[in-house]
Amino acid sequence: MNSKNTVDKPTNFIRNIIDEDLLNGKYNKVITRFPPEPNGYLHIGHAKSICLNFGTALNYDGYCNLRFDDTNPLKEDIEYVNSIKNDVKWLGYNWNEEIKFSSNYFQKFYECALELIKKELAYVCFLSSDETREFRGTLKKPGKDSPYRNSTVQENLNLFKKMKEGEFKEGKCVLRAKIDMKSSFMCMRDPTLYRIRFETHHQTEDDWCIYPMYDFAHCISDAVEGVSHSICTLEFQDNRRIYDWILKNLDEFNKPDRPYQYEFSRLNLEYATTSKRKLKLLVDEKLVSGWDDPRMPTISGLRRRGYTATSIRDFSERVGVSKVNSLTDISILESSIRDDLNTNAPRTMAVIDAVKIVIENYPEDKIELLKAPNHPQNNEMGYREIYFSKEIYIDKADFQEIAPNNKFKRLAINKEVRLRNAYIIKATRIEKNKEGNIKTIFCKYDPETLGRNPTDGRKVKGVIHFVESSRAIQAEFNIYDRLFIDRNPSKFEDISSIINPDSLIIKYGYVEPNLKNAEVEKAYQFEREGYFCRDRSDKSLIFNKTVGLRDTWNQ
RNA sequence: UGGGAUGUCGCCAAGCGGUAAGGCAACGGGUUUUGAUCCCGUCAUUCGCAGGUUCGAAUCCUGCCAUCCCAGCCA
Repeated sequence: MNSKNTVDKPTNFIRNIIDEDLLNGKYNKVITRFPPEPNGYLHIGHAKSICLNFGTALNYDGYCNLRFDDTNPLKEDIEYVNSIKNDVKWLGYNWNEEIKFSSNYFQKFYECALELIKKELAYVCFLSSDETREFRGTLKKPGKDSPYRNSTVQENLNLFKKMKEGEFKEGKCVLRAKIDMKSSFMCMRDPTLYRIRFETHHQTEDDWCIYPMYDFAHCISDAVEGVSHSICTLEFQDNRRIYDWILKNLDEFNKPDRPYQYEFSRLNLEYATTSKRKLKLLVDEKLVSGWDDPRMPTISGLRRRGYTATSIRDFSERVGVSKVNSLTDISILESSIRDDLNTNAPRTMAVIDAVKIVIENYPEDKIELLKAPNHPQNNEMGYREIYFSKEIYIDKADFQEIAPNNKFKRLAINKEVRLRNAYIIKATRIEKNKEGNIKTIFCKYDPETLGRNPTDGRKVKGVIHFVESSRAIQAEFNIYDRLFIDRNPSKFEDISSIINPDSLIIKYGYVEPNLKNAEVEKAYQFEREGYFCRDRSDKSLIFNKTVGLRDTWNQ
């Protein structure tokens, strides 16, 4: 049986490896890194990786570097480095010392390339990219050696220096590792190490016109930073061979305590996409309002939607870490945010789809101030005052002329219901407009039922929420639903064809007056409706629905 | 017979030769001025399939099957 401490500490294959490495004395400190490429916004999948890398390091009393993997100036942008820094910080993690960039090590990479050339393990190749592809062979057929493969060390040294000096045009040549054109790992068939790009880089500007490839830069960056466990996703499993090959062939890094790469499966979320490319497409095609659209599974989108950093960290822990390709239920994410907000969000009342009630036996010009708890289970969250008068709003869904069955716990004609934090009322009659829609519901209230049940033993089961009409504040509500209609959008190339037309529905209703100056992104529970937070847009009062309350009432 | 990985409850996921943790979901029941929360209970005789080794197998061996990844001068 598990003892208590094995229950709160997550166990996964990476921790098992770390435990063993520490026990064997392979490392004396756990150092990880989170290495995003600044070519897009971070999403929930990255959040899992951040929690894994930062969380694990912290847990073992080590540290994690935030390192921008910026080796391709063509795709990268400073806008993204800023948003990424912001998102990581918001998630609650602090990087060790200053932020790292792969570009910090450009000189180092260059020297490593020189070392490989001198060891006859790298050469400058003038094959065009098409020719290179042909020479590479296929999955089942071995490749052929490049005619430039046997140039002398001196020739290669001169040529590579010329590449660096900008004497060759883009695409004219590349530096390649000399490994094995017959390898069953495609990435070992003399992979490209450096290519020429006359491009201004956001960090190094025009200092370089040759840029290292991921496979060359990543392992060296890890080694330079003293990373112990380099954790990445499954698609890099083959690349681990070149990671190991490079470090083995560089004298400075060929040591027992050099970094090793471990791969885990990336997060896939139901009805969402964690493809950077598709996310960017949604933004570029204006299928959503931006990277921070609350329907986006980006960290900034989730934040705007009302998700908290705590809930995202909790979610990461709940889904765990493994090597299995999976598609995670959205309900796991939802239960994480509900757990957090249930204990931390103050309650308030909002009527999202309003209908008016007139309480016939309530005095004409009277306005009462009633005391309402901000949290039913936590008195420390205090009380607020709410208004009550002859005219109030309730939600249309909380009234039906004739109760459909005896399980119906809402208002109907001749049926009593409790107004949350106020009195019991009974509907007497309704007034409809020309179109046949209900205009007003007339009720009678029982003045003896404020803060207590009827003394004659009547049992009133239903409770509905309301807002007093004269003090109510108008508000706009963004009701969100899943962005895609298919559970697994990754199966679709044309993502625009599976967009949920009802992913955003805008409603206009009323909130309690004390919400007039609600703080942006602060969570509230609108009782019986769900969790909401104020949107950052400065026009009027807009609330985003984070998630609904759990609903076990099946009609 | 290219290679690399993975298959444990509807969805995640522990388990590492001693007789299937946990979470989410679902389903019963109780409390409740939120059909919420909370509480209590139910939920894999079985681990992709078939053989084998063993006193004993999800764990070891063999063979199948299924799914994912790799042929960027992307990461």
